[in-house]
Amino acid sequence: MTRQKWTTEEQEVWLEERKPAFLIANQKRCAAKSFYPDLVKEFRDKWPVPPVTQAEIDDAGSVELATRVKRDKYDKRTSSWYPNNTRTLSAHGGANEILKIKSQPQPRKLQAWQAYHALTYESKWKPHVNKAWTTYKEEWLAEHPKEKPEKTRLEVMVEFMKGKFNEENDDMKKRCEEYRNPEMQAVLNPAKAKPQAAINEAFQSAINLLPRTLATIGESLVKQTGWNITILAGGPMPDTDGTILTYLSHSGKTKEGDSFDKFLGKKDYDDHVLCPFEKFLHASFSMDGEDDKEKEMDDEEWKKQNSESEENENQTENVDQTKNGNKKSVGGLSEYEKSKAKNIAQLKLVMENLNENYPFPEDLVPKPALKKPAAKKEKKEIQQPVERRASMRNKGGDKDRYVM
DNA sequence: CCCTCTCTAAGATCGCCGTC
DNA sequence: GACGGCGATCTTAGAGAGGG
Repeated sequence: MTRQKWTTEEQEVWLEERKPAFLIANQKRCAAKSFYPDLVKEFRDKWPVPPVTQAEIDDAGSVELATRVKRDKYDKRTSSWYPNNTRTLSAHGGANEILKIKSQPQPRKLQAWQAYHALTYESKWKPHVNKAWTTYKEEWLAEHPKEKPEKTRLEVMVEFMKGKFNEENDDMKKRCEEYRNPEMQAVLNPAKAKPQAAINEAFQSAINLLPRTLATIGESLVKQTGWNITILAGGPMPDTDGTILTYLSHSGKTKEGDSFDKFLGKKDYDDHVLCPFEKFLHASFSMDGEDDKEKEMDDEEWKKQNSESEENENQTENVDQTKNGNKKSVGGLSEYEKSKAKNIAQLKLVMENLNENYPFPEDLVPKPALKKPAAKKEKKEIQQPVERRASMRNKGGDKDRYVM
């Protein structure tokens, strides 16, 4: 799974035995003086540097120089084995690693012959492939009456298509190369483009997974940052004729034990958080000239639907919002504001208002993003505050999660 | 000298289609 | 929805290079 090690097993054991000595020397910051010199010499005596090649001699200019260069290279490799094998932080756990959500795997780029297949199979080669397959089977049976054919239809087809692809002219090959680019596939081959229904189906099944996904994300972010997290999400449901639905997920509480919605109180919460967001959604998704489709979905209905979907998934013990009884559905507003610009302006106003009424605690007001290294200076600046912050972190792992 | 970033090879996976 | 063979493509994480 990883790149090949340069060491043999025996060498590794040998190096490993000397690790404690290295760690001690390294701690005293004298590995370069008191550890490496003897180490590389001993290693070299045990496993001599291979003789230089002609190419290396040519490169270096003389046999002596080449030998020396090669020896240094091997010595460096030996000594750097220690730093490379005693790190506590791997290259992937570095301080500047950002939080990320695992992205969906990229659909695989087609191979050239596969692109050719996509472009020509249905329209041109299918009957030929069938014929080739039949012929192959008949011939096989004539020679081996009782055995199963060695190749499957798939193999015969792939062989056939590869052959035809190789015989194609440059123009066709160029088209195939273009087709390999995923964005071009719908354009160059409308027959293969996904119908809207399939896209909607994919959307809907993703949306069905949203409540749990948001809860998991919120919980994970709380754990990783010590912050309180609120996620708003919403949009049309393909399943129910485009009804616009809103999901809210709150993680984290005030010192008094209030979650975000309790803290604001129902009225403020609705007026300042829910409604503006819903207006925003309507401005984003409602279509001009079309009647509103959104409906209120009541608590019971939502609970029912959601518990069904939850049963289908593998429950994990830590995400069971139903138990908390905090589920609510929030249907769309009944009056749809047609002017998008107006709504957005309103939303902005309300959000400013929100900020005024409920300002960030001073300590938590975000600092301007630290620019890239003016290295030394920056280090001094951030180190202490980060330590001090630790005491302010909300340590509880028992945060309730709400998905409404 | 310490830390971070890039490169790399191994291993996993996908995509091709018709049949059971 | 598993299967069949093939091999390019994607993912992973450690080795090694390189910056400060």
